[in-house]
Amino acid sequence: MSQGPELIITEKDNAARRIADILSGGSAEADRKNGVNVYKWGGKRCIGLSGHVVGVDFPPEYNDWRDVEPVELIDAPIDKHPTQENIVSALRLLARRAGRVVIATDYDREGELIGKEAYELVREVNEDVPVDRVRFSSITENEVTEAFANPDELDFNLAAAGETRQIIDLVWGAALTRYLSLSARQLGDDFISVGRVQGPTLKLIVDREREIEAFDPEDYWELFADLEKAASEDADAASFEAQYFYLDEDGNEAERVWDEDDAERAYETLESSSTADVESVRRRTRTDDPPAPFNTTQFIRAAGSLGYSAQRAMSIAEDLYTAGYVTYPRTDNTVYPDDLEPRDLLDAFSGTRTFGDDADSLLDQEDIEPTAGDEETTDHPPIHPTGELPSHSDLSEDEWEVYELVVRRFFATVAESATWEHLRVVASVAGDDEDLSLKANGKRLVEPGYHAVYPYSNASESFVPDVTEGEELAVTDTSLDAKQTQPPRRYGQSRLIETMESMGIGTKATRHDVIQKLYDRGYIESDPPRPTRLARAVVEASEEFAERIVSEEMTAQLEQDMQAITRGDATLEEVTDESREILEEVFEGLMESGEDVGEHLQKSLKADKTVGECPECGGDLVIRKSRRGSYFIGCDAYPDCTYTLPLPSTGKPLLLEETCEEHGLAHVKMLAGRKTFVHGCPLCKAEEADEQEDLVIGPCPDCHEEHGGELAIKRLRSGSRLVGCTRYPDCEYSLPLPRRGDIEVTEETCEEHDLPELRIVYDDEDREPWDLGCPICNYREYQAEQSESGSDLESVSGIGEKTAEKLKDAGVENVESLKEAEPDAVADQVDGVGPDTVREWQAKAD
DNA sequence: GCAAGGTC
Repeated sequence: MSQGPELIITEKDNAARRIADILSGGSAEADRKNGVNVYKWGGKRCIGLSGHVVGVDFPPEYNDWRDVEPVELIDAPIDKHPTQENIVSALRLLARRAGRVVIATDYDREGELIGKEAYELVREVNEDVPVDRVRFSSITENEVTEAFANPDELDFNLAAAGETRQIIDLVWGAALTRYLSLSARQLGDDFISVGRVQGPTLKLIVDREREIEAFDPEDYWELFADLEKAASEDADAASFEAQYFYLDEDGNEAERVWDEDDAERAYETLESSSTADVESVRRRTRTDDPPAPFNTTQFIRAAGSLGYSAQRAMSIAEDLYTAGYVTYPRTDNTVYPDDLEPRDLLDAFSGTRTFGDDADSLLDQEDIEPTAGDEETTDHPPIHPTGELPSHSDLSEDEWEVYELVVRRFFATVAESATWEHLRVVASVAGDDEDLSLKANGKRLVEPGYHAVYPYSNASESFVPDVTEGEELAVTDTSLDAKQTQPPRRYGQSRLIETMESMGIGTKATRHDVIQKLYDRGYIESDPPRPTRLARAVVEASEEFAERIVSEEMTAQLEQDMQAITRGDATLEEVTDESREILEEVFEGLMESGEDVGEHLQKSLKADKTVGECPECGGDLVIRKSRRGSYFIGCDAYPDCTYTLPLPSTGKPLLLEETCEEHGLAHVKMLAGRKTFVHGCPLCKAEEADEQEDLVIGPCPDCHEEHGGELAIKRLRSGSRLVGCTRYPDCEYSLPLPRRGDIEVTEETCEEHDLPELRIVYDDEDREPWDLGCPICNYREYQAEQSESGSDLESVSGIGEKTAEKLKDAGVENVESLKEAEPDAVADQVDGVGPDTVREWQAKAD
């Protein structure tokens, strides 16, 4: 037996650091090996992986999509190879000398598989070192020491269950994705994908859209009356709104009147009445329990109601976690671990500016019993603050807002229930044949309980005065509202994630990514997401030939099979063989269908980008992308027809259902995050620009002296407006102007530039005009602001927060330096970015 | 270049 150091392997660096800290009593020191952190103390080493450091894939000879028939992938061999070379070689180096290995990956199925992957890497270089497995569900002193005192063995069955999932997902996903892409001749970046999780998620969205389209609205009416309680010695007059109701055939209360004549008859009675008698008053006290601790899904939902997309919420949570302010953000658990001491954690907030008062009031409670949700898992604790507090200046505004949400959610889970007093009043109005009933429901928060520390949940009250049975109220106003039943609402991102969770598809760590993937593939657009024609075609084709790939049943079945493998009642081979046979049958059906699937997909792809009829040749006008990466509208008959229309330079075009009455072309919306706007009919925009004469306002600072150039307010055919030189294109001097509002030239002049000051006036009368001033001075101020706020990289469409960070790391600080950068050099330094992408950004930035 | 699952 070798006497080398003990090697502890965790799933991530963060866990490695904290476990080393606990086991060493704080004496562990970090050392870098191969660019990977290794924590060292006594005879021990601890290294963190980065999730899976090996991946499954087909051998390289299957890489060419055209050379390999998709059906061949079903029985193709599958290799496992390192995907994180530096971590793998650091691990090998340490494992060679180790005298004992302890696998301390996360306590869930995927953690067991990651542990087994580490085990296999260890075995490659060290045949007989003993390998143990420890399991703990939160990294606390108690749990970790306990786990290391009682080591267990790796569960190879559980790991095999995970591998089974990897194989089935790869085979089905790759074979069907390639088949659909090839049949639709979509082989570039715009391939057509399907998979066990994205399939059912997309079908969810498409099915909802189908319901909305099939929806037949129905008319109904509702009646309301304002009732007033007369003033008395102790109180002023008080009025409140009551709604008409009746008992339907089943004896249930109903408010909607489905027949117009009935509604009008009832309204006549109501309108002609000046008083109503209180028939009954009912008071009830209701307790409103505080919410359960945050798991990932509920966190995303709460952040969603603050306006954060699922993707953004997770990215912020990730940052807060890495900085040490909140616990691990990917968890299913809604039950705090036993060793979480609410008082200790509250103490950490006591005395702080933002949270001190609330923490103290919670600490004043006699006993503190945190709430618990339905899910108790072994993966990680629910998301809560760690007790290490950031100061305001450590965080961006968004980060602070999300941090405060997590803190306050923790506060809410240890706070008391709220108490509401409900007051229900029924009054009647006398009619000729029959009396009408009116009801009002009042709600008063008597004990705010957790609402005092958690302002995110609805605590609004509705007022109904204290009335008594038999009291007479005045009818001061009445209304008859004609309404229509509404179609079901589209799924928002957080509803989608909640629904995926309830269907059992995806995981806490992937559901938000899946939604992002659907956007990236061109399957959904806008927010809440709407499916494209392509998405419908993909779902339709799948429903017909590969129903499993769009059904949640595939996951349910896989889950059962994995449980059988875990129990030892089935094997990886049995389950994957059976799955491959089913996929063979799917392919038989697809082959028989001939070209139909491909044609349908191609038609839908084209429909997604067809704007309307070409005014010159009658062909189809479609959205195209120029070589420089900008979008424009061109004729499908190109090169026979060269008709084009420009589009704005910011954002990605989305065609709306609405069409232009004059030209019959679809209206265009430009999607650009917060800068999204409706462009409208592209032909109208072009014509408006053609009709409007340039308005000269003064000398061009670049070329007036030499060539007599002058500045003019111009409208471009793409819809944008600018102040530019009349000698364009010989002189390219230009200043941007806002897209919206009428531009007024005022009497005031800027002496420095000899230009009039401009004012922007809006159609919306409530909106104050904007005194933009001299266009040159204004642009200078704008640029100064941009450079002060740090980076403006994210203003280029296609560059998100993460990419901007990576660019800055590569020395590209702002748009100016991006424009001057060498595309190949940037591409070399930034992961996942090619030179063409850089050129595309440069073109857009211009 | 395909999936889904880890993690950054």
